[in-house]
Amino acid sequence: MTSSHGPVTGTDPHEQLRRAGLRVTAPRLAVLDVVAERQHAETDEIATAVRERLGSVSTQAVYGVLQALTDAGLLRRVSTGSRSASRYEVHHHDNHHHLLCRMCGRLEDVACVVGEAPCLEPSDDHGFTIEAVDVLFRGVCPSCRERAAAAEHRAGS
Amino acid sequence: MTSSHGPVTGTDPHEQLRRAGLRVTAPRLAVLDVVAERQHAETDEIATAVRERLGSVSTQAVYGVLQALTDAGLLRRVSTGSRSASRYEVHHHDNHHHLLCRMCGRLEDVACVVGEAPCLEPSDDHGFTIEAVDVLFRGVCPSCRERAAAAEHRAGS
DNA sequence: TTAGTTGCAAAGGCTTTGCACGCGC
DNA sequence: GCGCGTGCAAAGCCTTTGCAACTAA
Repeated sequence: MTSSHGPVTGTDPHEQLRRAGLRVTAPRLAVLDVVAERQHAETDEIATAVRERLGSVSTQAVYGVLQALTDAGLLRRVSTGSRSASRYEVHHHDNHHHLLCRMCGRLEDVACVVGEAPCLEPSDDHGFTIEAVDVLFRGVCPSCRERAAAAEHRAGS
Repeated sequence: MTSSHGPVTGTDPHEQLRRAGLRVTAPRLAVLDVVAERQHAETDEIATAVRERLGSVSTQAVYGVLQALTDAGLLRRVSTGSRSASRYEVHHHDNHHHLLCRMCGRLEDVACVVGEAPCLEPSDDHGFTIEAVDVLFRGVCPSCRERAAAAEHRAGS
Protein backbone atom coordinates (compact mmCIF):
# COMPACT_ATOMS: atom_id res chain seq x y z
CA MET A 1 0.00 0.00 0.00
CA THR A 2 1.14 3.55 -0.59
CA SER A 3 2.17 5.36 2.56
CA SER A 4 0.39 8.52 3.59
CA HIS A 5 3.21 10.71 2.31
CA GLY A 6 3.85 9.13 -1.05
CA PRO A 7 4.26 11.23 -4.20
CA VAL A 8 1.15 12.90 -5.60
CA THR A 9 0.39 10.93 -8.70
CA GLY A 10 -2.96 12.52 -9.49
CA THR A 11 -4.65 9.17 -9.71
CA ASP A 12 -4.01 8.04 -6.16
CA PRO A 13 -7.47 7.43 -4.66
CA HIS A 14 -6.38 8.67 -1.26
CA GLU A 15 -5.14 11.91 -2.76
CA GLN A 16 -8.19 12.31 -5.01
CA LEU A 17 -10.53 12.20 -2.05
CA ARG A 18 -8.57 14.73 -0.05
CA ARG A 19 -8.32 17.09 -2.97
CA ALA A 20 -12.09 16.92 -3.34
CA GLY A 21 -12.46 17.89 0.30
CA LEU A 22 -13.80 14.49 1.23
CA ARG A 23 -12.72 12.34 4.12
CA VAL A 24 -10.80 9.20 3.35
CA THR A 25 -12.78 6.16 4.40
CA ALA A 26 -12.55 2.50 3.57
CA PRO A 27 -15.89 2.36 1.72
CA ARG A 28 -14.91 5.29 -0.49
CA LEU A 29 -11.54 3.86 -1.36
CA ALA A 30 -13.17 0.53 -2.11
CA VAL A 31 -15.82 2.10 -4.36
CA LEU A 32 -13.20 4.06 -6.28
CA ASP A 33 -11.18 0.91 -6.72
CA VAL A 34 -14.14 -1.19 -7.81
CA VAL A 35 -15.38 1.35 -10.33
CA ALA A 36 -11.90 1.80 -11.77
CA GLU A 37 -11.64 -1.95 -12.18
CA ARG A 38 -15.12 -2.65 -13.49
CA GLN A 39 -16.17 0.23 -15.66
CA HIS A 40 -19.92 0.83 -16.06
CA ALA A 41 -20.89 -1.20 -13.02
CA GLU A 42 -24.33 -0.78 -11.53
CA THR A 43 -24.91 0.22 -7.92
CA ASP A 44 -25.85 -3.26 -6.88
CA GLU A 45 -22.79 -4.73 -8.56
CA ILE A 46 -20.54 -2.17 -6.90
CA ALA A 47 -22.08 -2.84 -3.50
CA THR A 48 -21.45 -6.57 -3.88
CA ALA A 49 -17.84 -6.07 -4.92
CA VAL A 50 -17.24 -3.62 -2.07
CA ARG A 51 -18.66 -6.07 0.43
CA GLU A 52 -16.31 -8.75 -0.87
CA ARG A 53 -13.40 -6.52 0.07
CA LEU A 54 -14.53 -4.93 3.30
CA GLY A 55 -16.82 -7.49 4.80
CA SER A 56 -20.05 -5.63 5.37
CA VAL A 57 -21.11 -2.35 3.83
CA SER A 58 -24.75 -1.38 3.58
CA THR A 59 -26.30 -0.72 0.20
CA GLN A 60 -27.41 2.69 1.38
CA ALA A 61 -23.85 3.56 2.30
CA VAL A 62 -22.79 2.67 -1.22
CA TYR A 63 -25.50 4.94 -2.60
CA GLY A 64 -24.19 7.70 -0.35
CA VAL A 65 -20.61 7.15 -1.43
CA LEU A 66 -21.55 7.10 -5.10
CA GLN A 67 -23.48 10.33 -4.76
CA ALA A 68 -20.66 12.03 -2.86
CA LEU A 69 -18.04 10.91 -5.37
CA THR A 70 -20.24 11.88 -8.30
CA ASP A 71 -20.93 15.31 -6.83
CA ALA A 72 -17.21 15.74 -6.25
CA GLY A 73 -16.55 14.97 -9.90
CA LEU A 74 -14.54 11.83 -9.24
CA LEU A 75 -17.15 9.55 -10.76
CA ARG A 76 -19.55 9.97 -13.63
CA ARG A 77 -23.05 8.65 -13.63
CA VAL A 78 -24.33 7.06 -16.81
CA SER A 79 -28.08 6.85 -17.24
CA THR A 80 -29.41 4.35 -19.72
CA GLY A 81 -33.11 5.03 -19.33
CA SER A 82 -35.58 5.96 -16.63
CA ARG A 83 -36.31 2.39 -15.72
CA SER A 84 -32.86 0.89 -15.46
CA ALA A 85 -30.29 1.29 -12.73
CA SER A 86 -27.57 3.92 -13.00
CA ARG A 87 -24.07 2.89 -13.90
CA TYR A 88 -20.84 4.54 -12.87
CA GLU A 89 -17.42 5.11 -14.37
CA VAL A 90 -14.39 7.09 -13.33
CA HIS A 91 -14.68 10.64 -14.60
CA HIS A 92 -11.83 11.27 -17.02
CA HIS A 93 -13.14 14.60 -18.30
CA ASP A 94 -12.54 13.39 -21.81
CA ASN A 95 -16.10 13.93 -23.07
CA HIS A 96 -16.48 10.40 -24.28
CA HIS A 97 -19.91 8.99 -24.95
CA HIS A 98 -21.66 5.64 -24.80
CA LEU A 99 -23.02 2.82 -26.87
CA LEU A 100 -25.84 0.74 -25.39
CA CYS A 101 -27.13 -2.62 -26.58
CA ARG A 102 -30.89 -2.65 -26.13
CA MET A 103 -30.95 -6.43 -25.94
CA CYS A 104 -28.26 -7.35 -23.41
CA GLY A 105 -27.57 -3.98 -21.86
CA ARG A 106 -23.90 -4.04 -22.76
CA LEU A 107 -22.34 -0.59 -22.54
CA GLU A 108 -19.25 0.55 -24.41
CA ASP A 109 -17.28 3.75 -24.45
CA VAL A 110 -17.09 5.78 -27.63
CA ALA A 111 -14.94 8.73 -28.49
CA CYS A 112 -17.43 10.91 -30.33
CA VAL A 113 -14.61 12.53 -32.20
CA VAL A 114 -10.92 12.87 -31.61
CA GLY A 115 -9.67 16.02 -29.94
CA GLU A 116 -12.50 18.48 -30.31
CA ALA A 117 -16.13 18.01 -29.38
CA PRO A 118 -18.46 19.34 -32.06
CA CYS A 119 -21.68 18.01 -30.63
CA LEU A 120 -21.06 19.97 -27.47
CA GLU A 121 -22.32 23.07 -29.23
CA PRO A 122 -26.04 23.09 -29.95
CA SER A 123 -27.19 25.25 -32.80
CA ASP A 124 -29.45 27.21 -30.50
CA ASP A 125 -28.87 27.08 -26.75
CA HIS A 126 -32.07 28.98 -25.81
CA GLY A 127 -29.95 31.09 -23.47
CA PHE A 128 -28.96 28.07 -21.38
CA THR A 129 -25.58 27.79 -19.72
CA ILE A 130 -24.48 24.37 -20.82
CA GLU A 131 -22.51 22.34 -18.31
CA ALA A 132 -22.46 18.83 -19.66
CA VAL A 133 -23.60 16.68 -22.53
CA ASP A 134 -24.73 13.09 -22.45
CA VAL A 135 -24.69 11.25 -25.73
CA LEU A 136 -26.09 7.75 -25.88
CA PHE A 137 -26.07 5.62 -29.00
CA ARG A 138 -28.70 2.91 -28.84
CA GLY A 139 -28.46 -0.22 -30.91
CA VAL A 140 -27.62 -3.89 -30.94
CA CYS A 141 -24.23 -5.39 -30.22
CA PRO A 142 -22.63 -8.01 -32.51
CA SER A 143 -23.39 -10.95 -30.22
CA CYS A 144 -27.06 -10.10 -29.90
CA ARG A 145 -27.40 -9.44 -33.60
CA GLU A 146 -26.02 -12.90 -34.35
CA ARG A 147 -28.24 -14.50 -31.77
CA ALA A 148 -31.30 -12.69 -33.15
CA ALA A 149 -30.42 -13.69 -36.70
CA ALA A 150 -30.03 -17.32 -35.67
CA ALA A 151 -33.38 -17.30 -33.88
CA GLU A 152 -35.07 -15.78 -36.89
CA HIS A 153 -33.51 -18.35 -39.19
CA ARG A 154 -34.66 -21.14 -36.91
CA ALA A 155 -38.22 -19.78 -37.10
CA GLY A 156 -38.13 -20.16 -40.87
CA SER A 157 -36.69 -16.81 -41.92
CA MET B 1 -63.67 16.43 -36.90
CA THR B 2 -62.43 14.59 -39.97
CA SER B 3 -64.70 11.85 -41.18
CA SER B 4 -63.48 8.30 -41.44
CA HIS B 5 -62.87 8.62 -45.14
CA GLY B 6 -61.21 11.99 -45.29
CA PRO B 7 -57.97 12.56 -47.22
CA VAL B 8 -54.82 10.97 -45.83
CA THR B 9 -52.87 13.86 -44.45
CA GLY B 10 -50.13 11.85 -42.77
CA THR B 11 -50.66 13.67 -39.53
CA ASP B 12 -54.22 12.63 -38.91
CA PRO B 13 -54.17 10.77 -35.58
CA HIS B 14 -56.82 8.34 -36.68
CA GLU B 15 -54.82 7.44 -39.75
CA GLN B 16 -51.53 7.28 -37.88
CA LEU B 17 -52.90 4.67 -35.53
CA ARG B 18 -54.30 2.51 -38.28
CA ARG B 19 -51.11 2.66 -40.26
CA ALA B 20 -49.21 1.50 -37.19
CA GLY B 21 -51.53 -1.50 -36.94
CA LEU B 22 -53.10 -0.20 -33.77
CA ARG B 23 -56.76 0.04 -32.95
CA VAL B 24 -58.32 3.45 -32.80
CA THR B 25 -59.57 4.16 -29.30
CA ALA B 26 -60.53 7.32 -27.46
CA PRO B 27 -57.63 7.15 -24.97
CA ARG B 28 -55.10 6.79 -27.78
CA LEU B 29 -56.49 9.66 -29.77
CA ALA B 30 -56.57 11.79 -26.64
CA VAL B 31 -52.96 10.94 -25.74
CA LEU B 32 -51.78 11.76 -29.25
CA ASP B 33 -53.61 15.04 -29.10
CA VAL B 34 -52.33 15.97 -25.65
CA VAL B 35 -48.72 15.18 -26.48
CA ALA B 36 -48.93 17.12 -29.74
CA GLU B 37 -50.29 20.09 -27.82
CA ARG B 38 -48.02 19.95 -24.80
CA GLN B 39 -44.62 18.80 -25.93
CA HIS B 40 -42.39 17.10 -23.31
CA ALA B 41 -45.24 16.32 -20.96
CA GLU B 42 -44.72 13.76 -18.23
CA THR B 43 -46.92 10.70 -17.85
CA ASP B 44 -48.80 12.14 -14.93
CA GLU B 45 -49.42 15.39 -16.75
CA ILE B 46 -50.65 13.53 -19.82
CA ALA B 47 -52.96 11.38 -17.72
CA THR B 48 -54.51 14.44 -16.11
CA ALA B 49 -55.05 16.17 -19.44
CA VAL B 50 -56.56 13.04 -20.96
CA ARG B 51 -58.93 12.69 -18.04
CA GLU B 52 -60.07 16.27 -18.55
CA ARG B 53 -61.18 15.33 -22.05
CA LEU B 54 -62.55 11.87 -21.64
CA GLY B 55 -63.84 11.84 -18.10
CA SER B 56 -62.05 8.92 -16.49
CA VAL B 57 -59.01 7.10 -17.76
CA SER B 58 -56.80 5.11 -15.45
CA THR B 59 -53.16 6.02 -15.05
CA GLN B 60 -52.17 2.49 -15.97
CA ALA B 61 -54.12 2.77 -19.19
CA VAL B 62 -52.15 5.89 -20.04
CA TYR B 63 -48.91 4.02 -19.38
CA GLY B 64 -50.13 1.30 -21.70
CA VAL B 65 -51.08 3.76 -24.40
CA LEU B 66 -47.76 5.59 -24.13
CA GLN B 67 -45.84 2.36 -24.41
CA ALA B 68 -47.86 1.19 -27.40
CA LEU B 69 -47.50 4.50 -29.21
CA THR B 70 -43.80 4.67 -28.41
CA ASP B 71 -43.22 1.12 -29.65
CA ALA B 72 -45.14 1.99 -32.79
CA GLY B 73 -42.85 4.94 -33.40
CA LEU B 74 -45.58 7.56 -33.10
CA LEU B 75 -44.18 9.00 -29.90
CA ARG B 76 -40.65 9.44 -28.63
CA ARG B 77 -39.66 8.95 -25.05
CA VAL B 78 -37.23 11.42 -23.55
CA SER B 79 -35.30 10.27 -20.50
CA THR B 80 -33.80 12.95 -18.31
CA GLY B 81 -32.18 10.73 -15.72
CA SER B 82 -32.85 7.47 -13.93
CA ARG B 83 -34.72 9.12 -11.12
CA SER B 84 -37.10 11.44 -12.94
CA ALA B 85 -40.25 10.62 -14.84
CA SER B 86 -40.16 10.04 -18.57
CA ARG B 87 -41.40 12.72 -20.91
CA TYR B 88 -42.96 12.24 -24.31
CA GLU B 89 -43.04 14.11 -27.58
CA VAL B 90 -44.37 13.34 -31.03
CA HIS B 91 -41.76 11.51 -33.04
CA HIS B 92 -40.84 13.65 -36.02
CA HIS B 93 -37.83 11.57 -37.10
CA ASP B 94 -35.84 14.76 -37.35
CA ASN B 95 -33.04 13.70 -34.99
CA HIS B 96 -33.39 16.71 -32.80
CA HIS B 97 -31.93 16.71 -29.31
CA HIS B 98 -32.66 18.23 -25.92
CA LEU B 99 -31.60 20.86 -23.46
CA LEU B 100 -32.39 20.26 -19.79
CA CYS B 101 -32.27 22.77 -16.94
CA ARG B 102 -30.98 20.96 -13.87
CA MET B 103 -32.69 23.45 -11.56
CA CYS B 104 -36.26 23.70 -12.83
CA GLY B 105 -36.41 20.73 -15.17
CA ARG B 106 -37.34 22.82 -18.18
CA LEU B 107 -36.76 20.93 -21.41
CA GLU B 108 -36.16 22.52 -24.80
CA ASP B 109 -35.66 21.14 -28.27
CA VAL B 110 -32.38 21.67 -30.04
CA ALA B 111 -31.40 21.03 -33.59
CA CYS B 112 -27.93 19.64 -33.06
CA VAL B 113 -26.93 20.85 -36.49
CA VAL B 114 -28.84 21.88 -39.55
CA GLY B 115 -29.43 19.28 -42.23
CA GLU B 116 -26.92 16.57 -41.51
CA ALA B 117 -26.26 14.79 -38.25
CA PRO B 118 -22.53 14.45 -37.57
CA CYS B 119 -22.84 13.19 -34.00
CA LEU B 120 -24.83 10.23 -35.25
CA GLU B 121 -21.62 8.57 -36.32
CA PRO B 122 -19.41 7.42 -33.50
CA SER B 123 -15.70 7.12 -34.26
CA ASP B 124 -15.75 3.45 -33.31
CA ASP B 125 -19.04 1.60 -33.18
CA HIS B 126 -17.59 -1.61 -31.63
CA GLY B 127 -19.53 -3.56 -34.25
CA PHE B 128 -22.86 -2.31 -32.96
CA THR B 129 -25.81 -1.69 -35.24
CA ILE B 130 -26.84 1.80 -34.24
CA GLU B 131 -30.54 2.53 -34.27
CA ALA B 132 -30.93 5.79 -32.40
CA VAL B 133 -29.04 8.48 -30.61
CA ASP B 134 -30.08 10.44 -27.58
CA VAL B 135 -28.24 13.67 -26.95
CA LEU B 136 -28.97 15.59 -23.79
CA PHE B 137 -27.39 18.93 -22.98
CA ARG B 138 -27.48 19.62 -19.25
CA GLY B 139 -27.23 23.11 -17.88
CA VAL B 140 -29.13 26.02 -16.40
CA CYS B 141 -31.82 28.02 -18.11
CA PRO B 142 -31.81 31.86 -18.15
CA SER B 143 -34.51 32.22 -15.49
CA CYS B 144 -32.79 29.93 -13.02
CA ARG B 145 -29.43 31.53 -13.66
CA GLU B 146 -30.87 34.94 -12.78
CA ARG B 147 -32.60 33.59 -9.72
CA ALA B 148 -29.41 31.91 -8.55
CA ALA B 149 -27.41 35.09 -9.13
CA ALA B 150 -29.93 37.12 -7.15
CA ALA B 151 -29.85 34.66 -4.27
CA GLU B 152 -26.08 34.71 -4.22
CA HIS B 153 -26.03 38.50 -4.24
CA ARG B 154 -28.49 38.57 -1.36
CA ALA B 155 -26.20 36.26 0.64
CA GLY B 156 -23.41 38.82 0.33
CA SER B 157 -21.83 37.81 -2.96
C1' DT C 1 -13.39 17.42 20.07
C1' DT C 2 -16.37 17.94 16.23
C1' DA C 3 -18.23 17.45 12.02
C1' DG C 4 -18.50 14.50 8.22
C1' DT C 5 -19.87 9.26 7.35
C1' DT C 6 -21.85 5.02 7.93
C1' DG C 7 -25.57 1.77 9.49
C1' DC C 8 -30.18 0.49 9.65
C1' DA C 9 -34.93 0.81 8.58
C1' DA C 10 -38.52 2.67 6.24
C1' DA C 11 -40.81 5.33 2.95
C1' DG C 12 -41.15 7.36 -1.62
C1' DG C 13 -41.94 7.67 -6.65
C1' DC C 14 -42.27 5.86 -11.22
C1' DT C 15 -43.39 1.89 -13.65
C1' DT C 16 -44.88 -2.84 -14.60
C1' DT C 17 -47.73 -6.94 -14.06
C1' DG C 18 -52.18 -9.99 -13.77
C1' DC C 19 -56.63 -10.85 -14.59
C1' DA C 20 -61.49 -9.68 -15.72
C1' DC C 21 -64.44 -6.69 -18.40
C1' DG C 22 -65.44 -4.03 -22.51
C1' DC C 23 -65.15 -2.46 -27.15
C1' DG C 24 -63.01 -1.91 -31.89
C1' DC C 25 -62.77 -4.54 -36.16
C1' DG D 1 -67.43 -13.30 -32.35
C1' DC D 2 -62.57 -12.65 -31.76
C1' DG D 3 -58.92 -10.39 -29.94
C1' DC D 4 -56.89 -6.19 -28.68
C1' DG D 5 -57.33 -2.46 -25.03
C1' DT D 6 -58.75 -0.76 -20.77
C1' DG D 7 -59.82 -0.81 -15.66
C1' DC D 8 -58.47 -1.90 -11.24
C1' DA D 9 -55.37 -3.36 -7.76
C1' DA D 10 -51.14 -4.70 -6.30
C1' DA D 11 -46.41 -5.49 -6.42
C1' DG D 12 -41.62 -4.36 -8.05
C1' DC D 13 -37.55 -1.81 -8.44
C1' DC D 14 -34.20 1.77 -7.73
C1' DT D 15 -33.43 5.45 -4.88
C1' DT D 16 -33.85 8.75 -1.08
C1' DT D 17 -34.62 10.17 3.68
C1' DG D 18 -34.10 10.29 9.05
C1' DC D 19 -31.81 9.50 12.95
C1' DA D 20 -28.41 7.24 16.02
C1' DA D 21 -23.65 5.55 16.35
C1' DC D 22 -19.02 5.93 14.75
C1' DT D 23 -14.54 7.66 13.19
C1' DA D 24 -11.46 10.59 10.39
C1' DA D 25 -9.12 14.98 11.08
